[in-house]
Amino acid sequence: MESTLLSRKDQIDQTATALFRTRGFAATSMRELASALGMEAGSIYSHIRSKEEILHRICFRLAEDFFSGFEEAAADEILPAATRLRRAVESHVRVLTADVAASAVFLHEWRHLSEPARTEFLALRERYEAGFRQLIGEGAASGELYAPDPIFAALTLLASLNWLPSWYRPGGPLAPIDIAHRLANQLLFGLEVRGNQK
Amino acid sequence: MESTLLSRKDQIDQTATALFRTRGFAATSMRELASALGMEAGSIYSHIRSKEEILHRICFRLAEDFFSGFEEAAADEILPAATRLRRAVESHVRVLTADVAASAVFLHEWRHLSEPARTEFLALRERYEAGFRQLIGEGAASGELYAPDPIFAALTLLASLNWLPSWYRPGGPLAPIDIAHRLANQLLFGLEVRGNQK
DNA sequence: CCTACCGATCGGTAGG
DNA sequence: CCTACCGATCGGTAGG
Repeated sequence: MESTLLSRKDQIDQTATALFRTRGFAATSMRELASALGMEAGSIYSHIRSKEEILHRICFRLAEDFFSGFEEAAADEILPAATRLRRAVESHVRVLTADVAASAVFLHEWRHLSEPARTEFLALRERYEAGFRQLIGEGAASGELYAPDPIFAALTLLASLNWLPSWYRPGGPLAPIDIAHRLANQLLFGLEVRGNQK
Repeated sequence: MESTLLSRKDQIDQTATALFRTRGFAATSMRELASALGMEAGSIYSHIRSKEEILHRICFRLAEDFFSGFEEAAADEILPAATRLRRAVESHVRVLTADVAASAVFLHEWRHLSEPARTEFLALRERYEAGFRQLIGEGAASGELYAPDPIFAALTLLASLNWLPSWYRPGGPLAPIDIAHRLANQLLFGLEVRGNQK
């Protein structure tokens, strides 16, 4: 019945992720989590230190996934900026779709982190967004992309991508890579220079 | 000192909106809310029936604002679909910027509504999104817009718009109407048919 | 609008 | 991993 592939701690993280996503961190009680795991509330604490520790692990694991994906996609500076941007978009979608529940928690529940974790998290996110701004700015400077306001463009681009966990369902008609391509196309057709564009 | 323009009930709603936005509905206690209003927790209940009633009012008021704005923008069927879509986008941005705190609550805290309000709310949101899909679909059918997948396009468009409360600050360098135009342009340049587009 | 309070539930711990 | 429990806090009410 139960998957024995996951350690008890990983089971806790995974079950908590699903609950945090659907009910929110604050509204999820340790009793609920325990019940979903088939154990008593007190027993969870032999595997974790606190409720917030679970949230911390989810948020920072995702941050790491986004970062390493971006590095791989955008590091090769020989490639044109537009190509690197497209690869970065695809990486972002890949991370999102690989674990939509964790992604939703990452996107919405981080504010329940207490200091200093919260500030640290926001700094990471800011650095990540700066990577996208940088790529768009480079593309605009080289004339590959049409982006009169790279800050604005980066904001809109990431916004479109980050809405994905609210509608994507694994096993739907579109595979993650298809979604990535469609999103990249839809977003970049609005950025890429074409003949009659000013 | 205090604004006497607002009824006590409206003050409660407004203060609650700000708290629900920054701390989340579940994590905001009635004691916190009372304290922010300069009163005791029990006293709030002479103006409202329950904590959830406040959330309900915020969410459904915004839904109404979005709907009436959309009607006004998109009802005139003589206008081309692309024009109506642009007007609908501008209306959406106007509602968002008119009260970013309430918009953020509308976008993220509705899931704390209990049934049947929750289902009712989701039905309203679905109908609203369908209006955008409809416009995009019409524009695609008439050849005004390039949108091979109107569902996908509508999702991405609203996603980009709905990220606004997370970065918009009233009194910034861009006026709401400027933001509306920029967003509409950035999004529609990716949709509008141009010469060399397939 | 306050004081005083209700039962319920919270995150977390001790001791086994 | 459970039982039994801690102090704190929750949303909400009664009575004035």
